[in-house]
Amino acid sequence: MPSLRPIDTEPGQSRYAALAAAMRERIVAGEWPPGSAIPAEQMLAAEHGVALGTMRRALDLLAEQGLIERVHGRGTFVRQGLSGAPMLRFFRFGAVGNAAPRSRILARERLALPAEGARALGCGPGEMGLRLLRLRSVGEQPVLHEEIWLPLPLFEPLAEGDPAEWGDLLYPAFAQRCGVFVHRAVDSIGFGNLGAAQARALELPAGHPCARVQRQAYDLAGRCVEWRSTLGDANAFHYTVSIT
Amino acid sequence: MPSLRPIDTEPGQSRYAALAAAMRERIVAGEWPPGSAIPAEQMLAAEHGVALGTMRRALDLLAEQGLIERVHGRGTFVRQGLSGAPMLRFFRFGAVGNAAPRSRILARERLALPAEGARALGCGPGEMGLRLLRLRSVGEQPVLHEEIWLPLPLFEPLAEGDPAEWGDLLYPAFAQRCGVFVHRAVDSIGFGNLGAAQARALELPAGHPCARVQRQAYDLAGRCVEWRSTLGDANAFHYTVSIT
DNA sequence: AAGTGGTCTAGACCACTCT
DNA sequence: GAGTGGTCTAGACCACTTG
Repeated sequence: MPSLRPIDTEPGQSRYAALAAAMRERIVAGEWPPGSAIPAEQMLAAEHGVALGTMRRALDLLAEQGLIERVHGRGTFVRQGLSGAPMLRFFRFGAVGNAAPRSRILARERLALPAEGARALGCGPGEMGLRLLRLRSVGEQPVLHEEIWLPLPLFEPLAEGDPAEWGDLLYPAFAQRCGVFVHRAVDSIGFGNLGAAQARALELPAGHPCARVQRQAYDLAGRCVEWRSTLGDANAFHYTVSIT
Repeated sequence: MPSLRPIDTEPGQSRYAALAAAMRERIVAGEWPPGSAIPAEQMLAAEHGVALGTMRRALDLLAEQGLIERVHGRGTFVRQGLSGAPMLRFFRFGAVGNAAPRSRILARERLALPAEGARALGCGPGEMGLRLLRLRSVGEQPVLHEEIWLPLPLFEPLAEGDPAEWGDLLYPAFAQRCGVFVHRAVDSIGFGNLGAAQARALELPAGHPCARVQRQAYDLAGRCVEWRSTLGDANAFHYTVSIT
């Protein structure tokens, strides 16, 4: 039987906003793990001593923010992290259309984070990270080259064992092996030219124009947990935005 | 005194969704022109014979879709079109930071729409369009080269008169001179190389790598009213997307 | 002070899912 | 059938803007 949790509103804040903030804290604190159901609206409304409509409004807010997912007739669930966060959505690789994308880890080492990476990950300068080089292919054709930095004690489980067992998608591996759920990602797009090593990996001439997607990925609590730089043939780049 | 407009719901459709659709039609039909206020919620609820909360829900939908804008204490307004639809958000042009962007029309002519343009604008092949070449500058530096196609009887007012009087922003000119309000735009980003003419205009070497933004702009009713192709130095391109 | 949108309540009923 | 979220109502009160 849940204890009562009367809600207190800061001046100028609506009750449903305060409720949403409170629920967010409980979720981030792990009271209901990702994928599990939270109590029914009726239950929560009674627990906080508010009307049903007000609690619904609060949950609507969290749903908009992507923190929870409502399913009519079944319940309300804490969202699992992003599964693919599909980097390939930025590119169009021809003919090979139906071939399944594959990924391979080229290198893995523990290293001190470079200054920019430490800043991105919110770590102190000189802290340790795990650096991965990863090659993604469509059919037999290598198409994307990635350099990935992960903060280190957190991702220690990925520093050992055979990367070939991780599967083709990285984020599910983060979740299963390190308990890290990627919940939001910010991608920053630019154009540049391939360095010698990347060009070799992608079977393109050195200096070939490339698109560079720099990603910072965040977990439920808003911590940055991944800093990644992805390179692919600029001529295959394609992206569509709608503005209103 | 407004007549009653009882709302009828299609099976499987909620009442507020039907209301939103009805209101959308009235707005698109021009019953309340862009920028003007629509009647108060109480009024509309009574007119359609529904509870206040239901009407509010319908208006919330339209607000989400960007069709209307609600202002606490003042009223609810039909949105003006996009003002800038800022193409420059895709680029970062250095040092000249504070200089105001300027634009200049290099060429203007009536021509039959090319096949792709006709398709984009939803016109029959061979119909007439207005073709503009436009150069945008920051400070004294030309930075973007644009080719713009507009469907023709609609934009006839722009086919005459001095383009220098249009001002630096195109969409306000569309609104004032042609009564066309751009409400949504879809930008498609790709990568390529500058042709000789464009390179000359941008003061870059021919074949220089460039980012190409292809835009289709739509009015309130969802008609495509503009087809545009913008080119700029690939090295200045920069864009950030957040996914959840 | 009057008019607007924003919040909150309390309760009824509907639609969906699972067992 | 029991439990969940989704819709709708009717009404009270609050917060903001304008004359």
